[in-house]
Amino acid sequence: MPSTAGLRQRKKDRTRRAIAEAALALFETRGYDQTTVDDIAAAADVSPRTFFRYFASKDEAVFERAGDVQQHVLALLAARPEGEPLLTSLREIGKAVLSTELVDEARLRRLLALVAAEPALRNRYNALLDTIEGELTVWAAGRLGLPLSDLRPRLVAATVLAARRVATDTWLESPGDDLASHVSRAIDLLAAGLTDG
Amino acid sequence: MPSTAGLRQRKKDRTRRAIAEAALALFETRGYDQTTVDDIAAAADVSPRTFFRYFASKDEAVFERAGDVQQHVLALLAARPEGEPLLTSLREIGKAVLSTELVDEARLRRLLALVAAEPALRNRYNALLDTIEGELTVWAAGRLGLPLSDLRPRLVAATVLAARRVATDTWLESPGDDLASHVSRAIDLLAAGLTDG
DNA sequence: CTGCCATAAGGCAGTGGGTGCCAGATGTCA
DNA sequence: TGACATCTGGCACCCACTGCCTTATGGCAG
Repeated sequence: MPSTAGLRQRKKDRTRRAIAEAALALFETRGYDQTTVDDIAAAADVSPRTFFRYFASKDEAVFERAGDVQQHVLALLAARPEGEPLLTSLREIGKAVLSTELVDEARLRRLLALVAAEPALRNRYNALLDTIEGELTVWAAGRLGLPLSDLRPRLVAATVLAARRVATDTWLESPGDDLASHVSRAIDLLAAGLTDG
Repeated sequence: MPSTAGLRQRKKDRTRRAIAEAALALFETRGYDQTTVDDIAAAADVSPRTFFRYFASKDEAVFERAGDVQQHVLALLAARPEGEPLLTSLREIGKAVLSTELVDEARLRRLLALVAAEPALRNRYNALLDTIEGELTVWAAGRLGLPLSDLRPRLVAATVLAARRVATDTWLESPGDDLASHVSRAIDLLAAGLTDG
């Protein structure tokens, strides 16, 4: 009666989520290093071998949804009007992603707090940003009509992501705020050229 | 007759360099994953256990000098005149570091090419940039008279490092160029606010 | 130059992440 | 219901990394 997909697929989805959930919970309570893959597997009621069929490494389990979010961002970017200034597109999307079912702020806070606390996860997060930066660069080069080898599209991608990271970091430290405003401010400052005085 | 330090210390320095050199050479010829710590230790003529007495992990051996360079950059930063715009200080220092005996461009090229090619090293490199970013933030906050929690010093640190990374990346791909000009251009674009049109 | 101490180096056994391979269980579809 | 694809578990294995203990070696009195 349910079945958007076969039983097999639904079971896989459930297993995947169970593993990710178990990993997140254990990392939060016990710490990353104090949690073994065997622990996670046991908590998710699968064999350790199966853990690695779903995630290539221990840290990857934390970023289970990252792929989906990334897809979503790229789709939104492609949909922005052609003539729009790049930083405007990027700022608007930076805010728009947050109002998706994919990302709720409470969970995001938990996740980013964990990432901030655990160097190993920070590494993985950086790697993720690296791949996103590559895709942003392609998009920016297209919009600017410049080759991928040009400094400008790369700079836009790199600095906007850096600004976004900074925004999430300061947001993490100010419990009451909403993330969107931090993102906006960061990108506005960037657009103004970071002039001090 | 030589002896800026005792025999013991000199021997340690030599061992450290030998390990780093062996690691770099092996990673370049054979690839990072195809090189075991045992291989490196054998090439440097020390026991595998000793490798870990000098470097906490396999990837760290590649960034042997990083600590010195980092120290040097911070010293240069502290020496910049008080009133100078931050981006000017950072651009000038970005260029100045390159004319040190610590960094010659040929070797830097080898190293960065390796880092670009090996994800594991890329991770470590990112981690390094993270710590530098923290220190830059402290410096920027001091200069701006703002608290560490403020967006601006963080943004300056994060985006300047991002710009520098982009500059080194494009420099890597254009064999003839010198790095300083790439760095200058990147930071100038950043200061101009990345306006497209 | 000699013995004593601090420390560096080697050896060894163990933990934990990650992989290849094979055998058995479980959806899927004719 | 039976043949097939695929998911899962178990096992053996590699390698990065660590703790602990022993052995070598430089530094330094006397």
